[in-house]
Amino acid sequence: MPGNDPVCTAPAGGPLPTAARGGPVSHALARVARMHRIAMGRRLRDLGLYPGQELMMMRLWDCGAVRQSELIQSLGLDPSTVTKMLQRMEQCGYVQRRPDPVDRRAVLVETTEKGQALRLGVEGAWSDLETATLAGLGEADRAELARLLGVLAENLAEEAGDEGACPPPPGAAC
Amino acid sequence: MPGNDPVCTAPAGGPLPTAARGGPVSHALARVARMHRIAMGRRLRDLGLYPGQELMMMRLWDCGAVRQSELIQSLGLDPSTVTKMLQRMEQCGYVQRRPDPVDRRAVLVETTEKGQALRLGVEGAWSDLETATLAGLGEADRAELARLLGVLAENLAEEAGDEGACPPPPGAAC
DNA sequence: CCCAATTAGTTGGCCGACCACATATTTGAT
DNA sequence: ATCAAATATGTGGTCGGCCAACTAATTGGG
Repeated sequence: MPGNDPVCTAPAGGPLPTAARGGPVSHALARVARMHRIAMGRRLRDLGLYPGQELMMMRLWDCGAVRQSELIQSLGLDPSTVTKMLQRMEQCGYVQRRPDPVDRRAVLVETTEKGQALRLGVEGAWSDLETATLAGLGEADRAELARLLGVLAENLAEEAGDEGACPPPPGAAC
Repeated sequence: MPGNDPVCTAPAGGPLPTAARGGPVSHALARVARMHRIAMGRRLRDLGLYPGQELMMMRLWDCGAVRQSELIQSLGLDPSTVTKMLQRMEQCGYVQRRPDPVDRRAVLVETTEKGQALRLGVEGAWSDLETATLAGLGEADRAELARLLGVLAENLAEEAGDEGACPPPPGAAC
């Protein structure tokens, strides 16, 4: 019966708990993603944003005034997450919300000037992190990595009710 | 005033906000990681765990009684995160905490029987998700992906105070 | 021997993110 | 026209995760 050797099963103090035996790639993926998020968080903090908010801003920069439901769908987030995030961002003066005149349920969201002012900083941070992340990889490796991540995304999308990307909505307002 | 083209700036309904132009790989990485975490979350919920707790349990399964500071370092988490997570897990009966007799500051943590009972389920979920994630990839592709993720991990590690993996502590209790 | 510096853990606060549930509005089928 | 279903949003609660500030115990000089 496997399970507990008195001598540690892991090779030698490596970062591989039992987990790694059943899913080394999953483990590495989670680790890398976490470090990536932290690194992005550092850059964003200097700009006055919290991780996650930069994606929201990018969507708003691209689309102008958008319905909240549009944001929910395009970011693939929970409605309540978006509501609360926007409430905070509004209080910080980055976005502005007003009722949609043609659908009294909906709320239209757009950036303020203060929000627009973040754009260069965020795009810089984003590409800066990309550079740092991919250091030492040639074009071929980068393309391969992108391809492989694409495969994982497809696999995981069909696994759980996806959203957040694939469906190119025909008459999208954006 | 820039910001709102009537025609969307993005190619064609694709999931690429402005972000993707400055960091396509970063974007894909974040997306994949998020879906992966959600997929893992689903599996864990059926077992009675929340995402993140499974890593804690794996460490405890591997190491027996451990100091809390050991967990903090090996998981690369904030001390307060670990404290609160362990408090909840203790209340759920998965782990047990007691003061370290040789260092009255420290706390020793170990799994309970109820915690041990989760092991098979967690390992199954973990490898099940690994399989689903890597569907359609051959051995070569998987190895390549692991290699590339390893490079990213190194890049991101030196970028921000790392922890969580690399240093093989000589006299590790584990 | 004693007091400063380090280390271990805790608490409170905040944010992203989820779920379950509640509310208003719009749409659709009868 | 009416009333049920679908849609759009908000509330409350819980968790993982971070930071900042705090307490308690151990270690190291002087």
